[in-house]
Amino acid sequence: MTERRTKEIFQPLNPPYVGMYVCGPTVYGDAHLGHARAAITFDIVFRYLTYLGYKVRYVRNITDVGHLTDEVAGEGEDRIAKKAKLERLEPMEVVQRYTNNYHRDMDQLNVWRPSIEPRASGHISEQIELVQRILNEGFAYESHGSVYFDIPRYNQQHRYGKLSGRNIDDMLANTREDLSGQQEKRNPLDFALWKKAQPEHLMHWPSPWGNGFPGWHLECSAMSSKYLGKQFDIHGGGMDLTFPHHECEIAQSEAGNHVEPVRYWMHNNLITINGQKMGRSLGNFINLNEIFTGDHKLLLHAYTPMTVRFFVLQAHYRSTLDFSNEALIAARKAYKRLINGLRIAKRLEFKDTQAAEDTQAKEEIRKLAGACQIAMDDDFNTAVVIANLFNLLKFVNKIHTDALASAALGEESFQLLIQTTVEFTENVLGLKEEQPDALDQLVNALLELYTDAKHNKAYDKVDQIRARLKEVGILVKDMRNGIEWAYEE
RNA sequence: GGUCACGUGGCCGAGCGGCUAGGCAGAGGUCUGCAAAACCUCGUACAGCGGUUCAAAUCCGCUCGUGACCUCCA
Repeated sequence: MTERRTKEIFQPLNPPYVGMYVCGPTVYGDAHLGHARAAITFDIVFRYLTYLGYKVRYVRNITDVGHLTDEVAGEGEDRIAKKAKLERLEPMEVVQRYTNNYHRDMDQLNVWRPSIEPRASGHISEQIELVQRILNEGFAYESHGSVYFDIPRYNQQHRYGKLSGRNIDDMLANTREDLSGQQEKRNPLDFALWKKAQPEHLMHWPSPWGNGFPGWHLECSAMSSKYLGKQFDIHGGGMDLTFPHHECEIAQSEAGNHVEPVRYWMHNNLITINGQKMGRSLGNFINLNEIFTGDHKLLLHAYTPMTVRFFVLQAHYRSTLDFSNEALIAARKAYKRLINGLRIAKRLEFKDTQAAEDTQAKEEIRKLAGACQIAMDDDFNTAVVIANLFNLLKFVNKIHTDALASAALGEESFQLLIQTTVEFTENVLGLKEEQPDALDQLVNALLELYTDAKHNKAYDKVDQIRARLKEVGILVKDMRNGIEWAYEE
């Protein structure tokens, strides 16, 4: 919980319903690794709460207006409009293109789509209403056709800065002198609720204060309260949004709705590249489609979406995660190991043979299965879940290679083993096989030939088939109890 | 300058007072026509210096180092 810097027991306002709002992308460019981390982090929250039986309404917005290139001076260009001019497109064309790309990338990462995905431009009237309410409460003022939030006024009754732990009195005292374009604001900390549209602006709407467009922070307050109520359970986003974006959201809601909007704030940490923050302004960001194709100067290889997902999940969401080829290569191998185990687990059947009961194994499986749940309950600790899954996998593999008889576990423990492995890997962590089923059938057909050749001791043929499959990333496995295949690592 | 994080074995990365994290890489072994996979065994890690405690990677203090936020970014 960001505001109190603590872990807290989750208690929904209206169980079994849960309302969750997460800040989505500003669609003026392709999604990068950072977007992936945020989306995956809250996908895990969405999945796990759903897994626990909650009825989750997950709202994640698309910012398609109002996000300026220079928020502090309030003078910047709208990001979407700038891109539209640059590419000679309609602003909504830009929005649609990058929204589509975002969906494409997130789908590949196996991120569930939210329940509602509202756009800022589709909720102008709600935003105008909210501005009006804040004005009526006296926490905002109109100036030259724009409306600004009055921070000093608000701070007399509330605490602006409580989420990010900032002392606003200090900030007010340390006002910067050198900012231009501040004349409209009474105080540099005041932020825009509604901006007057300059003649060159492409996107604008009529309002009681003239033609203009909403401030960036406004959309989240307006849309979250519309779909989740004035107070809701979880609000998520990247750590970099804590201040000022989420701070402003709190202020807007408290000023306009008289209620603290969010019960639990959750912020995911950022991805670093060689120890440095990744960001557009630093020019070191990597787009997801570049990762998937390997087309980037920092990349030694292409990495699949599931490799990226696994990489993200191996660290706790509140830790920084450093990107490197070494780390991605390690994640790729680990993912393949896990997914090969998953394939086996899904096909494994209980065999009721004569076998001495292995109480130690039973006990360990029981513990590990429980530990998966406990780890998720403890602030979504996916890293620990993965560690437990690898330990469970050892049993799956032992049964598979007949090093352990399934009967020795008893049906109940066996089912617990399989069920935990499959459910947590697929449903909770959202890791899946990346190869389509058709592949399975094709390879099996080839393996029949392989088996025949082997019976005939035609080893040159055998080697040839194996080499051919290896070329396409399929590994043939000759085992004591049969022949099968796995993805090559 | 202000605020706040973090420094874990060759690498990534959990843990946050006592109980094996896990993965990758590496070494040895079992199995095997070969090769791989799988399984078993192996690393005496917690920036440094003090302190608290029966017990500290885990709490406190100092030092050093890295990073983030304070301006748009997930």
